[in-house]
Amino acid sequence: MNKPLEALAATLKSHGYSITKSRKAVFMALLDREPQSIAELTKIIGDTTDRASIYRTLELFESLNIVERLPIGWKHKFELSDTFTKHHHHATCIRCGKVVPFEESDVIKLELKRQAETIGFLETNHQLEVRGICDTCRQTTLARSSI
Amino acid sequence: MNKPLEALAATLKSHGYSITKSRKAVFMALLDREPQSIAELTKIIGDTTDRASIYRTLELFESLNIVERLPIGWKHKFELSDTFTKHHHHATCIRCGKVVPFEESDVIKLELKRQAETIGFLETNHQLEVRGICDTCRQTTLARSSI
DNA sequence: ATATTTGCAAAGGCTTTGCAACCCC
DNA sequence: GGGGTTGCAAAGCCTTTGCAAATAT
Repeated sequence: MNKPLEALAATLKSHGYSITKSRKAVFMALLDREPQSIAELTKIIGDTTDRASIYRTLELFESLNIVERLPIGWKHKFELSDTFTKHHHHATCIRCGKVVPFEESDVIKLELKRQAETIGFLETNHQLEVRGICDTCRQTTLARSSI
Repeated sequence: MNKPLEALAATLKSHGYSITKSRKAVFMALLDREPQSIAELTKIIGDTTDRASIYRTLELFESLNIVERLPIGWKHKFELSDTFTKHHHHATCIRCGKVVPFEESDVIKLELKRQAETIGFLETNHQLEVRGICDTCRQTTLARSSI
């Protein structure tokens, strides 16, 4: 019926954890959405799920690699990990703060693995973060400078 | 006399900020050290600099790109940015938590720039984060599995 | 049936803020 | 001298924890 939920259930079960209402709620709140902060999650499911449970669930999900934590300033946002969403990275605009997801090329993937090996690391996972100026803001700048 | 401090002074001055005791203290506490948490910074310079000033200074330094923030769980650590330290990235061991700095290859640099362009971004900056298993832990695992 | 998980409420931390005093330019 | 900075202390958040009640297997 519900593919993603089944995948969640499988992951939880295989590690000996129960499938509960709270865990499904957090999962569904993250599915097919932008990365969410805890405050945002609380807004979405706070009436049925306690804040403490949200924290505990995210901690569990992070340890099971069900979610990724994206640090933004002092805050954190969470999104489903690559198992439930296509592997991707983020580009953040330093002007307007917009976050745009992008996929990496195979070249980068390979190079990173090789790079890790040079310092004795067996790479299991990586994250790229690009900061720059987005399309829209670049155009705004051009417009402004010609006034 | 003191090269790094002069560079700090130049950066601050060029943006119209004063060179103060607190700012120099935070800067010196970060110079040639591992990334530091706020708690650690407070231990180092807390007797002469108020916590609030440390926060305000780090916020300023981040906006001027003098420091980088490294998120670790719910916590953050800070280190001097590439202007004051060689450009580098971090590999974190998922077993023992060790953080090893590494440099990226030119291939990656170029590819990332190109990649950013495909989504309309003018890359100004980037960060790679590798997670994996370090040398030592790999050897430990081998030793264990042969017992 | 029972081990796990949740909700609640309180405690514990960390970060931010306002304002007078202080310091850099 | 005067505007930018700091220290202090309090407020405001966010996160964690213990424990009894509820829930999943």
